[in-house]
Amino acid sequence: MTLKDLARELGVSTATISNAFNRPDQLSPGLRERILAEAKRLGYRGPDAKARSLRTGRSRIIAVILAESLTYSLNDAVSSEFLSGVAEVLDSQGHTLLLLSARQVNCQLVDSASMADGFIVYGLMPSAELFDSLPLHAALVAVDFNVAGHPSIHVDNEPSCFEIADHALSVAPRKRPAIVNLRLTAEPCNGRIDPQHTLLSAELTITRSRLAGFHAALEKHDFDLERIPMWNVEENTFEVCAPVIEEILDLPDAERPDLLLCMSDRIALTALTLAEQRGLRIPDDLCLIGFDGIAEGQYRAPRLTTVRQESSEKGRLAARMILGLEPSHSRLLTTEMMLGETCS
Amino acid sequence: MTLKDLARELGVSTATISNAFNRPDQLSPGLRERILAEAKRLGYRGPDAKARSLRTGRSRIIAVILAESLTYSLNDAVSSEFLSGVAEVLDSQGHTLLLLSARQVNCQLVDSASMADGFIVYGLMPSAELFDSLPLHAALVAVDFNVAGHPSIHVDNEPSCFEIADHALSVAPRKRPAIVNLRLTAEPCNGRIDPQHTLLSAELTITRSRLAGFHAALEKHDFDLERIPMWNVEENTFEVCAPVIEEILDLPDAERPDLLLCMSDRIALTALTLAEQRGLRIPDDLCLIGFDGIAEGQYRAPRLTTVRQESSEKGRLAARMILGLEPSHSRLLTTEMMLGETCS
DNA sequence: TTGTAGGCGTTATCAT
DNA sequence: ATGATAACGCCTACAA
Repeated sequence: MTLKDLARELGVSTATISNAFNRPDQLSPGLRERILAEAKRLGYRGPDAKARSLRTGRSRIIAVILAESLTYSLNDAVSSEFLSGVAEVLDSQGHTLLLLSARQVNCQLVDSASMADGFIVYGLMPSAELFDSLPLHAALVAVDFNVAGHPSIHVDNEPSCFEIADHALSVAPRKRPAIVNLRLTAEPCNGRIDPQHTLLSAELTITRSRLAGFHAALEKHDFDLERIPMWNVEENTFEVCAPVIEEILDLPDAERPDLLLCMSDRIALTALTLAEQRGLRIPDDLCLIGFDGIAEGQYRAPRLTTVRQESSEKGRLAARMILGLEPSHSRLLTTEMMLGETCS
Repeated sequence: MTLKDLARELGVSTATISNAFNRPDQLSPGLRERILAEAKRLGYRGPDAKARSLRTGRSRIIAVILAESLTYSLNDAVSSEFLSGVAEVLDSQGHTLLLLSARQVNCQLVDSASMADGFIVYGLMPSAELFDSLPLHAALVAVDFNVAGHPSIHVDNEPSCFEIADHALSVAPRKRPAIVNLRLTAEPCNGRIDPQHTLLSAELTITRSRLAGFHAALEKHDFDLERIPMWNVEENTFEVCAPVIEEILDLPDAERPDLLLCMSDRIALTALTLAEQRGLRIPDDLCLIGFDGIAEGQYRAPRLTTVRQESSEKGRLAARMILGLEPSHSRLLTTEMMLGETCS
């Protein structure tokens, strides 16, 4: 049952049917009503989206390209909060959300790409190859990294990390601070970072800015950065964090850090869980700070001391930009310190 | 730059270009190579998805229609785990995921619907109106409810709830068990359920089956169902659960339940957090059981005693069915008891 | 207010 | 192995 069939059936032209669905003001209300009623009766579901999108050039689909796998992105509190912000706005504007991953088999991404009216690229910089595969003049907003010629959305990682680390170091004297980084090394490394490792550049990852903030605070408190141990985790999940955290917690008492500056709440929560299992007192034996402000860190006791970033607002902003509801220039979102009980 | 432009540019026919991209065996390797090279040089990104989908009738897009809002679904551990299972399979099969919500402004859903090759409908029964708007013979899989003429995927809610409640009642004698339901009343009710309330039918919600399981176990242990207090929460989030749980925990000692049979882990975890804040001992003062087996309940101390449903497997199965990788008949997935420390 | 016709960019069926 | 051509279903000037 197509529009043309319906037109023939009703003895009117295809244009009239089209107008009945898309431009009510272009025909008499009576006729329109009759058309809609007959359409329903005959089982015509309205204009076909595939054909309509070809004809108009727009699909009302916005694609979000995620740096991580879909599986990870949907389970991670931060990225799913981001997505929910995006979804909320798209939804209210009559658009729909297509989820793509930069990790996808390449051809699929390319294939589906030309379907979307715009792209929100979230997370790390995707490969140049992937970038080239996007429609040339596509609307595009980058989140948490920069793309030449397109607006981006960032969070003030460095100052907020400075501020929270400074707080942690001020609230009680600490002997052995350490840093647990998130995907910071050029080569995969799920454990201690030693001098041989090379770190990703600030262009490629926001965690570099977080590190800079931590470092600045440590220097302010007269620590020698060379002597601050650093670990790295490859993925922001309990399973991947746990072995690294265990390695840290199982150090001899004299070496075990008494302050962990963690680049994410997930890392800090993993440390919290494992430390509790070992009978360490929080914050006396071990002080923890996180980053993100995810709900899970606040709906427990002790609550995480952390930096809250408004991921859903980030998503809403990205969506509004891509839909042209917001001026298309880069934005920097602020964060908020959340003082829980893991560091007091 | 379209396929036709490229054909003209290279002095070959459009069919040949199309074949170069889609059916390598239909032309000489040399020509194909030249075409691909020239395409890249001239900035032709390959066949346009909109046009291709119109022509072939397939978009390689699978839509998931969620009963709840996208915002809720993306933040809830259970549904996002389901989605990640779906995404995993679609991804590996070169398909892509379109997220729709039954709560969406109606017309948008209808509009986008005809774009998808198939539908996975998740959660409660959507309105008949919505259903009618889907393409007539569309591939469709229902998850957690039934649709005539289409396969569905269920979890064994009733037996597993019987088993876990039976366990809870067996492990230590309890005087005052109570049930905390999830969206079970016909009229919204975020608080105590009293006899006036009417409950949704089993057709409309799986929580009815969970209740039946709890009831069976209570009867086995000689409780009078009339005397078992029930509460209801309207949404599976901390914010919405909290006031209801507070109402329960703040009852006078003699009335406060000593066992809460909760229909979800989120509800049980909310109770756990709030009980801990009040200094109640778990499980001595209050025993808790949940449902779902979400990670958050297991990465903490005490761990939740609960029923684990494999949401991601549910998603994978739904996706495989919709892609025809799995026979299209209804399936019932089993669950697993997880014995944590909240009920021992 | 309604009808006509061209084309959106492909792919598939034929021929050659 | 390659080319010509007719759809796919719709939208929108433009004409009536």
